[in-house]
Amino acid sequence: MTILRNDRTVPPGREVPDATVARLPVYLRALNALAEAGTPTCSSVDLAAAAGVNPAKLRKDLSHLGSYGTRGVGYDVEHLRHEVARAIGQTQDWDVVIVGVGHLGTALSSYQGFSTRGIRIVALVDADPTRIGTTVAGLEVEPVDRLPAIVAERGIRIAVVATPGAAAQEVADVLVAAGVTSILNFAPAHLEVPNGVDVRKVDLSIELQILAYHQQRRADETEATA
Amino acid sequence: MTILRNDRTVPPGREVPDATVARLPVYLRALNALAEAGTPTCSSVDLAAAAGVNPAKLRKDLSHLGSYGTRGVGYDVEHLRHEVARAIGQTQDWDVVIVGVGHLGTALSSYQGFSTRGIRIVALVDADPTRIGTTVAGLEVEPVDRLPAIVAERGIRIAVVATPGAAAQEVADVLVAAGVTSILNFAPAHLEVPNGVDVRKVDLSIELQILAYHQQRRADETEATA
DNA sequence: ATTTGTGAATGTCTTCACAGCC
DNA sequence: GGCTGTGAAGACATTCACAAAT
Repeated sequence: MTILRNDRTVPPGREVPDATVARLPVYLRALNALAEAGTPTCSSVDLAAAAGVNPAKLRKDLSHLGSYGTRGVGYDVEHLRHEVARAIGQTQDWDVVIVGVGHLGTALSSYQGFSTRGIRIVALVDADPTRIGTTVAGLEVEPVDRLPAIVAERGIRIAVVATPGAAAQEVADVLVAAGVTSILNFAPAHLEVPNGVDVRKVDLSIELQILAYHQQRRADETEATA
Repeated sequence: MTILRNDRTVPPGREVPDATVARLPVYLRALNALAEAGTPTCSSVDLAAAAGVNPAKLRKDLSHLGSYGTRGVGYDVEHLRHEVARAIGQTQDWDVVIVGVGHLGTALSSYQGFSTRGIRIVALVDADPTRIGTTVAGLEVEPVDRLPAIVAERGIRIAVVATPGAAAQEVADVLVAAGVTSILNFAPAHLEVPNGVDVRKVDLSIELQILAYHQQRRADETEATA
């Protein structure tokens, strides 16, 4: 009998690489689709195709979680789904506050995809007095000075910043002071946060600008060939 | 006298790495801020701080475009801004069509940040008959069967897909057939496209799920230490 | 004296290719 | 026979540290 740290098995290697973590939700989505279609089992090739990645990469990614496949057979969809869900913390729901209820914040509040992925939007906050008290996606918009109280009361650890760029740093400071340790930032600004706080940035303009870059290169090349 | 390929100087190394391309828009934004503040010159340390990256990384990134700094002095803000803008194709405006005018598509249509970054939303398309003919952000929503015509008429090369996941692949096929070669995909689905077509994916649920993963790890650790 | 531009070193991610197991 | 799990190789990205330039 081996010694256990706690009630669940300790994954072998520990420390899943960042690149892998970023893909696990994609695999989980593909597994959900397979499960709904009634597929009982799948190979790494099948699953990789559904997720849009190289099969070797998929296998290496999964190997960081443990050894859940059967050689010569493949993966049991239901079992793997359960293990991946556990690995990324989807066995519980995470309460999230959205700061900034402009067009983007409103869209995020109403986004259907969150609830089935363990994300629960539980509060909306804005600085604009004309928005406060209005109802968006079934939630009342609260004033920004209530933010520390909201975070504390509900034990919120994850926040979305969808304010204008100029307000983002100030909001982030308030969030961090209140106890938030994970921020998803849609504002076009770099957020400075203390160690131990996680920031992910989504920048809509930048995504299109990157596409424009490649588009331009294509245009330059065909021009040169012509 | 060296031989020139065409009227502008050919960048020395060619082929800017992907990771660099993804950061160039960030640098451009920081340079714009410096220019507006009236700063005439800046060092790599200054600019890196504004962009939130390591100075050595910034210098290596810029070195892929050319040699636009002065040793012992730094970079001329206005000049560097111009060069970075040219590198990422921001000297011209790119016409973009948005497919899917739900909450997210509407938010994107109204997004203020695009116009100043060379992105022009010129058409909106949806499959829902109740939305067709309505005006969103000053544009009339057109039916999805007009998509090929819209792309062809305006010579559109970049499209945004903001449909439900189930419709995304079909829309992508139509876009590619019509001549689009760059797609920004917000739908929660993997798009299969021919070689030569560029797809970038933004998945809002996944971003939050990645944060939740790290959040869970933090919780597990403090629990183990306690 | 100061700051760029860059070879070299390090770190990280991806892909190959096959041993090991069913 | 078929498929997983993984060591080893390769590709790519980041960071260091310093020579070259003003």
